[in-house]
Amino acid sequence: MTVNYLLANGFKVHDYAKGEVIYPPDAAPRAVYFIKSGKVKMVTVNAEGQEFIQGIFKANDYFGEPALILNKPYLAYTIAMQDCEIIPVYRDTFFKFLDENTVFSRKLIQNLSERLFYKSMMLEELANEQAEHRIRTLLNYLFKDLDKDAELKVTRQQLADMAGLRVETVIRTIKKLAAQAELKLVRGKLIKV
Amino acid sequence: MTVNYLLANGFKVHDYAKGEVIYPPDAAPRAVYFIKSGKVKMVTVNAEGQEFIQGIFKANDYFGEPALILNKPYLAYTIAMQDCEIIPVYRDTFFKFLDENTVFSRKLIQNLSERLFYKSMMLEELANEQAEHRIRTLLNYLFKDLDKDAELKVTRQQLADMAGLRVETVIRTIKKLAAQAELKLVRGKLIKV
DNA sequence: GTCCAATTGTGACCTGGATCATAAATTGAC
DNA sequence: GTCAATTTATGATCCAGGTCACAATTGGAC
Repeated sequence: MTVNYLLANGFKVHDYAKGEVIYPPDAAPRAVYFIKSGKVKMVTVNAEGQEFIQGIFKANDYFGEPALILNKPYLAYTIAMQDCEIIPVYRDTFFKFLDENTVFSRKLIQNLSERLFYKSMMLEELANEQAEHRIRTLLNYLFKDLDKDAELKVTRQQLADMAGLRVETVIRTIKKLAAQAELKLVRGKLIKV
Repeated sequence: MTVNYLLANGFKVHDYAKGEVIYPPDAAPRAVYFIKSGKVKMVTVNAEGQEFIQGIFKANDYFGEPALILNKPYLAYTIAMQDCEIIPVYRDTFFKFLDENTVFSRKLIQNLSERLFYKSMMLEELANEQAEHRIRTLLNYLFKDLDKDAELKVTRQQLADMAGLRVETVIRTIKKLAAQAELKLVRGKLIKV
């Protein structure tokens, strides 16, 4: 089950505008969402309005399966970070496909395993590490599949919301890391060394 | 694939003494481990020796699949919390079974989804919430499948290592929660209300 | 070019929980 | 029962990063 497969088989595409909520926490899950274009963030928000970015999903990714599979209400908001085209695949269709398709089933298991890895890594950071270490680990992870001199297109606020820190702390720490030549800053942009 | 199935089919059981390391971080995964008896903790440890408990696994649970599936080195230690009997299922056997058995494959997907839920919940707590809220959420989760007046068999230190706090903070906070009647304390034991 | 919104940047002050030190209670082994 | 090890408990101090208050840059829209 891929975006191309879904398009070829006449699944409907739904447009979401930048900032639109695809689903809120506590809603009952009805579908898995495949992204044809755009980017979404999955965020939990506490009583004070403080956001934490649980994950970011881009074209050809899908999201929302864990809640559907467990039939538990969502924990997080999922919000379009830009205009998005998204294909919902409803419960029965998804489960039928899952049962009939070993390859997809195996891919899903891999995908869930990857997300667990990321979350385990971040839990260790949030539980045990100081701001500088957290940001270094996070930047490392995000720089991973970029080339030298490429720009990491992420704001300080987004990094703060991924690392459980405040934007001022991220700004100060990034300047420090840049001074230690762990990355380059070109007019505020984060450049991989 | 269950412990009973493995026993009935002649899989070897390996004994681990309390405190023994089943695998350390950075080791290459070779198997999935099924627990016949005992309890294990999965912990990451930072440079200062500070532990974080990523998860606890008990009889009939299995652990170690994500690393095996992604073929990435382990992130965490897995350590026997008491004397344990554990059945390792090696790579090829596990994958063969996974491909041939839709029911188990579906169960694994559910299992991974549950772990993701727990980690998402804890990430939100560690990123955004204060000590009291963290401990309340964690206790809630652990009390979930206990009856009223049952004892939660977990030390303050273990709670601290799950919540990213220090044992003194957990002790002080639990007294506070007990004073607010959110739980009972009977000679230091945590009793569900 | 001008304007405006978003983002980055900085200083000063404050606080929750870490740290350190030490004691009391509980549990298990013998 | 005694003894040692583990766990719980408490008080005093400290500090990383949160908070608040502005200022400076940057990037788009027109």
